[in-house]
Amino acid sequence: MATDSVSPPGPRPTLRERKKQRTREALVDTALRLFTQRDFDSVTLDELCDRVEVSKRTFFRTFASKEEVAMAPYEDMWKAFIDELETRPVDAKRSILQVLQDAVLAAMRTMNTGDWAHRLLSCTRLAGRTPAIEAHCLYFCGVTVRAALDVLHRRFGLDPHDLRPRLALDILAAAFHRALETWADRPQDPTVEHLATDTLAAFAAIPGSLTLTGVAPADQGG
Amino acid sequence: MATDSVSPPGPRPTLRERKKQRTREALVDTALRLFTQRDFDSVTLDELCDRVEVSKRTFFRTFASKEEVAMAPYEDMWKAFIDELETRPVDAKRSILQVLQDAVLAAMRTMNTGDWAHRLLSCTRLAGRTPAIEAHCLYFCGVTVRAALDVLHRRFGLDPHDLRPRLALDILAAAFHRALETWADRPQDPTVEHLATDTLAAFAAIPGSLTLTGVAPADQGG
DNA sequence: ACCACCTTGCCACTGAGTGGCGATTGCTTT
DNA sequence: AAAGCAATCGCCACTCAGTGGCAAGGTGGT
Repeated sequence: MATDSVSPPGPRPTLRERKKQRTREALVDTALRLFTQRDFDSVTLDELCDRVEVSKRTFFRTFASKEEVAMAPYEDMWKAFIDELETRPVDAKRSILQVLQDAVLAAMRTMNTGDWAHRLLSCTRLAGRTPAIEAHCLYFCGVTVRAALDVLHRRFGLDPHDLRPRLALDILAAAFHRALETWADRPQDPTVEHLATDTLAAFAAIPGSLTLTGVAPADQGG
Repeated sequence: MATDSVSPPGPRPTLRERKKQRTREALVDTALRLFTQRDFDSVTLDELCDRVEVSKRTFFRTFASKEEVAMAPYEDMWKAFIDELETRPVDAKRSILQVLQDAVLAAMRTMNTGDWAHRLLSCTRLAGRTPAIEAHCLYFCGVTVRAALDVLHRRFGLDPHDLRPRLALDILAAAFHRALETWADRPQDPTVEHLATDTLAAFAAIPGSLTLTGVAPADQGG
């Protein structure tokens, strides 16, 4: 599933698939570079395809939309997250939310090939200033959450009508997005370990967010 | 702000604006009807504009996209929510999350003109089966959350670097979306009071979602 | 070496969204 | 009440994302 991570294991993919893979990576790399240098909207798909020397028809066989190529590193991580949730041993002692936290942390650490962190940084900043990309990103996250909910039901025997597992997933997504925001604001070179740190910090802030009260300054009360 | 709600107060809008308003409502009504009868994608804007007898140019002066006209009832409620958050008296005894809950409940009750509940039901179900609409909906919700965060900072004197208020807003959005889902599945005629009930139920499930544990059925552990 | 098939490239097409400009409509001032 | 003003509307032409069809080329198996 995680198209960029699992290269070492497996009986070596066929040549045809490796070619496809190289095209995909070239498209993502070039797209992120062009979209970052100029604007997302001002770069046409024709131009991107010219650079990579690929027809527009081929582009749409690899990605479903212009937005998707920009969010590929982000999507790859969510796919790895589903894999983790599916395969990770169950520990009945940990709460669902803790299990989810373990799975995201594990997922981001499987992405440690090449400069995934740099690409994720590019697409995070891109999403922050491009409505179309942000919308696509949130939609994809929603789809992933529904897939994860299925896994939770299957592996942890939960009531399908219970709102709590779904809320836990929504809270996970929210915390991770806050972590991405914090991480993308760091001035240093992006690393997976910093992202892990920021993710833990965001999770740690969750309980307090339910009980937090305001301080009601000199502002009039109505 | 809430384009559909505040009709009674105000010194009667100018005729020109009322005409504009009627065009807007005709577009929303017809769009929801057509999108529900057939598919969102199979209804072209040209067709919609023909029905309402409005040029496509005018459509785009009223709505920013094809998706927006379908989500107008939903967006109107969020705009009313911002208004409530802005004007509601502050009660230092209640937590931020409780304040937010009060504001959504109040917002949906201001929408009690005409059959807003029916329109909201249509667009909720539409969003559930149309990726483009769901994406737009989530993006709009994100923009609203950022606007609400500004209000919280201004009125409740919170630290701009504190993650907790933002997380509280994300959790609010998640709970409300769960409530919408539950509400849209009800077989009866949609009412605002049922939506309020489902919203309270979703909020009540939040604390439990942080501590919930699985039951680890006969499923193997790895 | 040959065949079957997957993949690619090209072409033409639909439909969303934008900008310009002249015409119309509602508001205002004298 | 008439004229002047500004906002709005409708029409036209255009760009660009995304899709389907079909022929040509490369790939894997025999």
